[in-house]
Amino acid sequence: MPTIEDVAKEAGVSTATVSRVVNNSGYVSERTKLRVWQAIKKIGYTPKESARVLAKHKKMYRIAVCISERIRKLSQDNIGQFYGVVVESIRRASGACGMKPEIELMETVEDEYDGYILIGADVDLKVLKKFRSMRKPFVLVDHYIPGQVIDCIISDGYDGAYYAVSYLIKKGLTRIVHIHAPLNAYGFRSRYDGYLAAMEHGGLMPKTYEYDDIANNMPSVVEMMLRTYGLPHAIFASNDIAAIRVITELKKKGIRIPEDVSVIGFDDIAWAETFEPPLTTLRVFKDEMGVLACNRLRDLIMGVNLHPVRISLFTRFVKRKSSI
Amino acid sequence: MPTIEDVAKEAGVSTATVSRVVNNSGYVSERTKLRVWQAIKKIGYTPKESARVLAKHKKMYRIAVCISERIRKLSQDNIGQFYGVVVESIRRASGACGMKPEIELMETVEDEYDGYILIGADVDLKVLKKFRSMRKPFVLVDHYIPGQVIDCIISDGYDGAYYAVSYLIKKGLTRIVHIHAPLNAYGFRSRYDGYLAAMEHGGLMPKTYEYDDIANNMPSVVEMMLRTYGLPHAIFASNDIAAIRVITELKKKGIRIPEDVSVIGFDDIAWAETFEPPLTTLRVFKDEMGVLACNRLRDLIMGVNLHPVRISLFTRFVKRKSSI
DNA sequence: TCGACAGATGTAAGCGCTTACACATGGAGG
DNA sequence: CCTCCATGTGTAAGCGCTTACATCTGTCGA
Repeated sequence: MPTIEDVAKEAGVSTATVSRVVNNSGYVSERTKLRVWQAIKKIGYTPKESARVLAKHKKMYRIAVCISERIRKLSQDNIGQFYGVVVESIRRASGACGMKPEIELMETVEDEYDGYILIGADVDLKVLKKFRSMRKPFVLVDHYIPGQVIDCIISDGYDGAYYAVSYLIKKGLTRIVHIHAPLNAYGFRSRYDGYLAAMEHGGLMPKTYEYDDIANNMPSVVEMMLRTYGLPHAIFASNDIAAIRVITELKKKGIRIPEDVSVIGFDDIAWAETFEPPLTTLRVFKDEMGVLACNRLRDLIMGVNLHPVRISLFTRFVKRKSSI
Repeated sequence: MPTIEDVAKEAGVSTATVSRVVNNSGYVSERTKLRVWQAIKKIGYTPKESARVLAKHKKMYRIAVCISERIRKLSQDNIGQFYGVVVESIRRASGACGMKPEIELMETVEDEYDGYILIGADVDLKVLKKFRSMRKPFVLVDHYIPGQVIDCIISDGYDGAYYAVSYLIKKGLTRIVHIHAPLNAYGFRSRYDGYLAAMEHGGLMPKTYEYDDIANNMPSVVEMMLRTYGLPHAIFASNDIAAIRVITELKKKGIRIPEDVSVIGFDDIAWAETFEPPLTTLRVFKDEMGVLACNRLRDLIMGVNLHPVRISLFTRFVKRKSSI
């Protein structure tokens, strides 16, 4: 593993000069540059990133962690359990990446940071345009806009949903309903698609109900389901909060979980385990999302301009008492 | 940004002791451990990864880059253009990750490396089982097995295919055929799905033809298409080699590209640009695949056990002369 | 009573790179 | 002919962390 010193020796110059050549900084004559590049090629030298970061670290990159006003508000409520964890994991991971995070609002954040992490589903084309025009690296967390070429970290809802629903089917259940949030958010859309695929694969009739206001809408959604579909064998909710609300409604009516109806959530928020009955759900690795976002942003900020990738975290099925 | 020294001062010990506590190595009394942890918490210290790596780097991790016998053979031929580039990029990127790569055959490689990169579609459940039982980190490159929770780097065929076909449709073409390789490889499957989705979205009838032997099969496939479907407006081939072979067949029959038929490939192999006519295609960032694979494997080898992710590289549409 | 030795801690030498600063060199301007 | 300054290059001091080695203490068996 050749070091800068080997290059220096090979080219007959000092390490400082090699460093200048590699970073294209300071004064170096063309002749020397050429010699150094030849030496580099000859012995196959690659600068070691860690040493570089360590030495260079005058500057700590400032990054903005942006959420929307809407989510900021929701954060006061339960949804915060999700985003709070993500933000916290970003805070922890960012240090190791040489970045200092500051929380900002997506709508008002200014072009003064070295990079941006955008969290959640409120990133639409308009917001995207704003960030693109800044010409600074950014990554989306927990959201993805189909057809758009952007770096993003998501938790794959499709696979998880497919797995969970297949699990229910394997247990012999056939009347499986999906209660879900509006599908404009990719996360929910992919869970929805996974549900559909599993039902189709099992030769079962899908049935879905959408709610728009998770806090107030659930009683009427459950009511509607009971009226138009009757009691299902199982309900797959598009997130834990919804699952919890559904169970609460069902219990009010004297329906037993899981004896009468199995309920499965999604996310595995902290509450899922302590809720009664403990919720069967799909664990989303929220803290790893933060880590991945930071790593990717670091690569983007420091690296030569990389082509965007979509990073999908797999989920894990967590069997608890709210389902068969 | 607190350093290990700050912690040492705060706890009234040496930096060595702090390091021992953090890494849980060597002898440290319980009393001291406690004091150090308190100090760490108090001043909010996070070890700096780069310094850590730099200092720790006695050992260079040995990794195996595995391809199958089949692909090894094909590599002599044109396919090699693809895998060759990937392997080369791994070779280049691995150094910076502190890893030394060795090429091996997937079927015969032994359990003596610190990590594995498996390249290509010949990774099936049997191969997977072998590598899982080794309990060493590994990542798949250019392949993904639906339903399996494995770290993998893929190039998203769906988006690219969707974009390309939509492009043709937008140009007013309606009779668009997809000629593709067997669909057991996820890469080809996703391109196929993207084609289907775009056709459906455009309200067009899809028509697909499968070949099984790219080297010899193409004349008969083209023959078959002409007989059963007639001359299409455009052909979307599932990779560049196939596109080139198709064009060659078509030319033999006096059909002009792109005047009579537009042809689009996938991969953007080196040949695509020099071929006559230069091939419109979707660029797969082969070299970035290697970089991503190395980075991820490094994280896996060094990090605390991380949950698997699927990393999909976006493709880029490259307009050349073989299509409208 | 005296090593011997395990346990606990400190000292300091790097890891590979950047960069402030010092030091040359060689015109241009006076 | 001397000064000044722009240009080119080297020297060496870190960046934050790990770890071999040195040091010191206390315990235990002979």
